[in-house]
Amino acid sequence: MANEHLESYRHTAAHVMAQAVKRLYSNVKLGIGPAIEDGFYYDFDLEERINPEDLARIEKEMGKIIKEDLPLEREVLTKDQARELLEKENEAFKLELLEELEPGEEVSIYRQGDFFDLCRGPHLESTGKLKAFKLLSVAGAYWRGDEKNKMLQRIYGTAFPNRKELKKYLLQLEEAKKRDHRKIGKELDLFSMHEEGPGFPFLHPSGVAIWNELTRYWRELHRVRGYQEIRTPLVLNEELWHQSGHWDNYRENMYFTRIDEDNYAIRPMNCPGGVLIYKSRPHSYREFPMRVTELGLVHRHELSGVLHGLLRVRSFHIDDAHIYMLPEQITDEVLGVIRLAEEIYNTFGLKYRLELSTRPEKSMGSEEDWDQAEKALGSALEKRGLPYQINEGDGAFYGPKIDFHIEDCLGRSWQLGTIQLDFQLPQRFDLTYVGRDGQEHRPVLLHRALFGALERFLGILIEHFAGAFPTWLAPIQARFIPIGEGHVKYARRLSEELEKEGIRAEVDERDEKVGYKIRQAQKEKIPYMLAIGDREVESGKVSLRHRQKGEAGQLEFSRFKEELLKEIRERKLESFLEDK
RNA sequence: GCUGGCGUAGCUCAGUCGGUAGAGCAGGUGACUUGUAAUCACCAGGUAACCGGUUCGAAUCCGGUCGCCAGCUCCA
Repeated sequence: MANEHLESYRHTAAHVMAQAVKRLYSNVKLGIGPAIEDGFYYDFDLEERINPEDLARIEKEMGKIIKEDLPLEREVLTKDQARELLEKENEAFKLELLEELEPGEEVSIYRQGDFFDLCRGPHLESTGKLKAFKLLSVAGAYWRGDEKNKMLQRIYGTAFPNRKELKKYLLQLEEAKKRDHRKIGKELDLFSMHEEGPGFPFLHPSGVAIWNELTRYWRELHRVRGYQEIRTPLVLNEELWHQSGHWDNYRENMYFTRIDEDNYAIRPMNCPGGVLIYKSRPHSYREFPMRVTELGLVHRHELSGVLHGLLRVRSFHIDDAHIYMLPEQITDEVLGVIRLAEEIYNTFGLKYRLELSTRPEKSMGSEEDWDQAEKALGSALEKRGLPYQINEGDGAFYGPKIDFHIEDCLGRSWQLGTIQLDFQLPQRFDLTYVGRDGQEHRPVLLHRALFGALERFLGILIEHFAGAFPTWLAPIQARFIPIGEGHVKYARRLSEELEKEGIRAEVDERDEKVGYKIRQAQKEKIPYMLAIGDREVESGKVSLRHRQKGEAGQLEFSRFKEELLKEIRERKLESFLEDK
C-alpha cells in the first residue's frame, strides 16, 4: 500500500472514530484528527472522561459504522457556508481553524452519514473499506500543543489494510516493550531509580562496568584527536550565571543553593566553568584550534511528567567539549567533529540523521552573529554533502546547532550528539587571544557533545542491544561453569588468567547443576560460558557456549583467550565464533 | 507542570461483596555432587507508597501528598 493511501486510510479511521465518539457521547467538540506515523489520533473536548475501558465500546461503534459502509462525500463550501455549518454544530475549535484559512483557499468538508468534518482530505470512498484497526490509548493533549490552551482528550489508534499487518504491528509493540531499558536495567541490575531522587539515576556495579568502558573508549578517541581534558566544579556563584546569560534564559531549569551569605547555582551546563579556565591565562592564535573536553555532570530541573528512566533525567553527564578557534577554522572543526561522531555511532551500529536548528525566540546576540553562525554550520554540512533537516527556531539560546538524532528500537528518535556554534559566550566573558598582528581578538567558540548525555546513551544502548551488549561492554564477559566441586579450583586458575588480561571473568562456584548455572548465565546475557569438567582439565581445552550461538564445541584455552582479547580490543559488535 | 491510569514481599503478580495478606521466582539453611536454559526440603520475608477521613472493621470506599506509567508541552 502506497504511503499516501495508507495516510488517507488512517485519516478515514480517525473520522470513523470521531463519528463513533459523537454517537456515544453528548456535547463532543472536535479538535484535530490526523494520520500519524503508526496510526492516527483524534482530539476531543467533552465533559465525560474517556477511560481505557471505554475504548472497546468506541471500537464496537466504529465496527458498526464500518458495517454501515457510509460513503465519504467531499463538499466544497464558501467560508461563510462552512462557518454557518460549524456554528450550528457548536464546533468552536474547528471554527478557529476555519478562520485561519487563507482567504482564497478552498474550504472542504467530508460527510459520512450524520457526521461531517472540516477537512482537506483525501479519504477512502466509504467507511466499509476499513478492514483492521485498533484503539490503543487515551491521553491528554493541549489544543494546538500549547500548554496555555485547554487540554483535550486524545485517543490514539492504529489501522492497517488487513488483520495480518495489524497483528504484526501489535506484536512489534510487545517486542519493543521487552527491550525497555527500565525493565532490562532492573533485570540485569544495571541501575535503579528511587523516590528519594526522582530523575537522578543510581548506577549499580554492572552499570558502572559499562560506563567505564564507554568513558575509556571516549578518552582514547579524544586523546588522539588533540583534545585536552578538564574538570570544573558543580556549584558556582550565581553571578557567573548572570554573566553567561543562563540566568535570563535558563533559570527555570536551574537549581540554586546558598553558601554562607552568597547565592550559588548548580550547573546546568559545563561551559561557564570551562571558560574560567580559558581566562586563567592569555592565549595565542598559535594554540588554535584549542579543543577542551569535560565529562561534566549537570543538573537540570525538568518537569516531573517528562522523566523517563535513563532517557530523560534531571542529572546527567555531558561528554562536552569546547573548541576555541579562529573564524576560518569553523568548517574544518565542524567536519572533524562530524567525522568523530560517525566513528562513534558506527562502533555501536547506530543509525542517525542530522538536523540544523536555527535561532529560537528566547535567545541572545545580534542578527548578524546568528546569520553568520547558521551559515557556517550549513556550509560545513553541504561541503561534506551530508543530508540534513532544518529545524526552525530550535537552536540553543546562544547559538545555532547541528544535532545528531538516532532512532531506538521503539522508533523513537533521540537527540544524542550536538554541535553548537557560540558567538555570545566569548563576548559576555570577554574572551580574547593574541593574533598574528599582536592585537587582541575574539575567539569563536564551538560546543559539542557526541554521546550527548552518557545516561541517555546507556539507556539507548540497553534497548538497542536488548541487554546483550557486545563483549567489550558486557559487565561480565566470560563465566566459568565448573561441572563438579572438584573442577572449581582449575576454573578459578583459568579465570584469574583472563582477569590478569583485564577481562571481566568469574567462576560460578555454587553447588548447582550445570543446566541451572547455564540458565542463569543466559539470563544475565553473558557472552561466553565455559564449562569445566574432567575432559577440560585433562585436555587443556574449554567447552564454549555463546549466549546467542549456543554450544560451540571445544577450543584450546589459550586460543580462546586470544580470540576474546581481540574481540574486546577491537570493540567488535559480533562474536569471533562462526555461525553454526 | 497538565490530562488519564496505577502503587500489595527484593522481582513478577493473586486476593470475591469492606471481615484483618498469598503464590512463583529471588534470598537463607540443609540434603544432593551435578556435562549445556530451573534438584529437593525447610525457613525467613509485609506499618499494603505516605498522611488523613468514613466505618464496629479498610489493601479494598473518600480526600490530600509523593512516586511510577501513557501522552501533551519541554529537552542532552
